[in-house]
Amino acid sequence: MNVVTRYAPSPTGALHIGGARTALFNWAYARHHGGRFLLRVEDTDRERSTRESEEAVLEAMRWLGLDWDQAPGFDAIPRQSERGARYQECVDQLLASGAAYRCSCTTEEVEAMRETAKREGHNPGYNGHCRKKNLPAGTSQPFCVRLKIPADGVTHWEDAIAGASGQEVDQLDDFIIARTDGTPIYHLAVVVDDHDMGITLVIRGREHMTSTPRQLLLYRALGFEPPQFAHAPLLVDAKGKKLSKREDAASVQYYRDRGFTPESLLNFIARLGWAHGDVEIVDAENFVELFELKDVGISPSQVHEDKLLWISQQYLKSLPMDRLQSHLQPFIDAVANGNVEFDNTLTHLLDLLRERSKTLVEMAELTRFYLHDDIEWEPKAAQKFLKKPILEPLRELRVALAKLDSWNESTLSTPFESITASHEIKLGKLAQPVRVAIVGSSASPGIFETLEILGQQRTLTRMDAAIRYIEALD
RNA sequence: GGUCCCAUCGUCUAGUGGCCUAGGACAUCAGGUUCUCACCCUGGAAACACGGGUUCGAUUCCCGUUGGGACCA
Repeated sequence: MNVVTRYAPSPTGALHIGGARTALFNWAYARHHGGRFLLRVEDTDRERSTRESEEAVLEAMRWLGLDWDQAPGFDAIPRQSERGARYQECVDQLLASGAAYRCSCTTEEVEAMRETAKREGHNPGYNGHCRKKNLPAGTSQPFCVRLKIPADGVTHWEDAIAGASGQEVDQLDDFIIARTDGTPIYHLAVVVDDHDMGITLVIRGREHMTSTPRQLLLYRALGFEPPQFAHAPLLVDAKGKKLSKREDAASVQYYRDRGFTPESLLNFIARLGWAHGDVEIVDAENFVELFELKDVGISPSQVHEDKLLWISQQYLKSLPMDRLQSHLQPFIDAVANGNVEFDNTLTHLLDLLRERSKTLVEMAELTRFYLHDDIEWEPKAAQKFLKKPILEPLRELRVALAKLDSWNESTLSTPFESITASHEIKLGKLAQPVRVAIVGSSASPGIFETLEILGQQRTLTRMDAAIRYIEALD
């Protein structure tokens, strides 16, 4: 059987990492098995669904590299809001076959039933009041449509992640499949869609597990063959609660803006609930190859950023330069206040910055001394290193550096060596003040490399400023 | 309230009825390297929630307790 999986977001906000992981698992499974990965937009909530959100979700998917296939028989990504007629057709079919019935009970009446059941110690739910009334199609009373829960309904399934699962049929009540206004309920839409799209495996979040029995009943009532189900453990926050869409801090967009590369975010979420021996670094291609449902765990995972930062650095260190540059572009442009071209010098700098940055934001920030001339010295660093005792060595160094005809790492080391020798100081004593003078900070790549990158003229200018500053100290 | 689910270091996890003195990674601590920062290297601390069973033997299987969660209302 050809594998077809899907991810079905509701466009009511950004794609958050729980959703991204669900998408990733479905995508990887399909790619692993040479099947298709489809997308469907669940925009039945007209109040909260927006085209902006839909585009944001798709954009996040593209950014992560999760490409989707065209659903056979559909000329675009299926949208539930455009499939009302098909759902109606299925509701009618269920009505006609006697698997469903019209119910005219009011909200108050249903609420009363629930209270009674509770008081009597039964499961609260609809008591089947209208089941035998056979309300006709043309009835003048407002009605909703309910599914008849069969006494022998099968609600058990073998979950590919959670194992044997199910619920006793007598725990279920005749639930609504179409509202009074005729709109279908979520479960009905999902079942019809997954069937029409030919889905063979549904990997979704554990929060959907309790609704699976109902959906199974719907499959049977409609005469559809159900897909395989796999419920992935929840992603939870630091408090152990399900990651909510409302939390901006959990969105893919948020991580992107923080300067994480798509490669690292993907690696991070892949390892949430999934493990393959000791594998920690796994790129998309690798993941596709390794991903199997049996390696997905069953207990919830907390999202902890520390590891993401480490993963991020691993990718920053190993990404091909052109990829790194294209990821970095918006961040470095922001630092430069304009469009930055990556020349050889800047590229060299970037290489030195790879292992000193955990995010693209950090990396971009570390290029500031090169991109701008009006750098500021960190007050603490200036206070600590730009002091009187170093004034003379700095002056001598400035003179020596000005005389250099050739400006590179190796030629630069000579003046440093002779001056530290004549003053009997260690290299660090001289390098740190110079570093502060030219970078503004007490941390940077190697001093000679940094000087080479900055260039002779800019170095001398900055040194002059530092020397004047020290001279002006009381 | 009802139904269902989960439980290994702080976090992500490996693992199995005896190979476990429970492995890896992140974070953390201590050293090393070093012109700073970082990278890197070495080492340390750190967990099978609890109580009963089953068994020659349980972290691994069963039951219960506790804790946490999801869904429905």
